[in-house]
Amino acid sequence: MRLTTKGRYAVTAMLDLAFHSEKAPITLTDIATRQIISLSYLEQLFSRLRKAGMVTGVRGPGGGYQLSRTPEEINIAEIISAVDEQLDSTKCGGKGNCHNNGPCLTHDLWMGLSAQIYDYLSNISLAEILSKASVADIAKSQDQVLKPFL
Amino acid sequence: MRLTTKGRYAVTAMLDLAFHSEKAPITLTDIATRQIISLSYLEQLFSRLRKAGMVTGVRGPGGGYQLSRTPEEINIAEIISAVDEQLDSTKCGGKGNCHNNGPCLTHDLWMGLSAQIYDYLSNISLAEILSKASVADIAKSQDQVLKPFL
DNA sequence: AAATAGTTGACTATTTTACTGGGTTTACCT
DNA sequence: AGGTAAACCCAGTAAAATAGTCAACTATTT
Repeated sequence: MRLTTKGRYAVTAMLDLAFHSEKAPITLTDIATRQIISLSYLEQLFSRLRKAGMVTGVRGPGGGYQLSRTPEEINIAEIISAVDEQLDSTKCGGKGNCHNNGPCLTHDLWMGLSAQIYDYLSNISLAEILSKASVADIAKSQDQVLKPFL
Repeated sequence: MRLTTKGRYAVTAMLDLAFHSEKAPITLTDIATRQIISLSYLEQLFSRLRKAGMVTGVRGPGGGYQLSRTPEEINIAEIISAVDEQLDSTKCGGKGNCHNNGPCLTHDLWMGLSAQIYDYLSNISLAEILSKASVADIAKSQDQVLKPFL
């Protein structure tokens, strides 16, 4: 489990999607405009999210993306690990022989630590974050940005 | 708060130090050999750890590094943030005006999330990790590697 | 048929990571 | 005093990850 800006972009985009796509699909262009993320970068991220089965793409006019599951059933950890390809962060790839045929300190340590963070984040759903009033307010205010173009 | 391999290197090195430097200072060369991290990279990391007041350098023969505080008083979060220079991960630098003069979704969201992870990691001390038998065992077995050279 | 929007892949620039190699300074030891 | 072991400091660099661009293509709706 790594925490980088890439994962943050993905979580932000998924939140935006969760907030807006209840009825109709939402285009990446809309998300790109609202969250100020490059469209093509979003495409990359959503390609991974789609393969991970978290979003569904709808082609053609009126198309866009929708969540494949309810916001309650999507947690932060899986979003992050969907976009962060994890090169096995241990030299041995988890075999435990990376250090002169013995396990390295990293194993019991970082692996466990990262597992706990994963555990922590996997217990936070998109719905939970959206339910915070302040987040909903921000999302609502961001809608104003697109209004002039509609 | 970011979680990258850089932070993992730092935590691993600090654990090694905590385990070995109770009496005499430990050289970076020793840590580099045991943990298989490049010496010069360790120097970079320890330069930051020293500036953060977590380790003390002792020059000259017989010198090396020691923890400035007890392992109980050093937590994982501060190690990671000492080496991970945090470019403010929000475009506005925390001013909350990054998104058309309104706060971006990232603010309440990722900032809070990352604060919670920090909180979590700041409650785990070096001593706590070392107290786990498995970690101590690994550290002990790694000592064998250096023996032939002594 | 035309327009919309996802899909794919190759390609580029920037930044961060990880490492190399050179030096200087400090302290200990013979 | 001179040698040596170590921290300390810096400039550079190779590899990787991040972030973004571009262009061609496919599917769908109107």
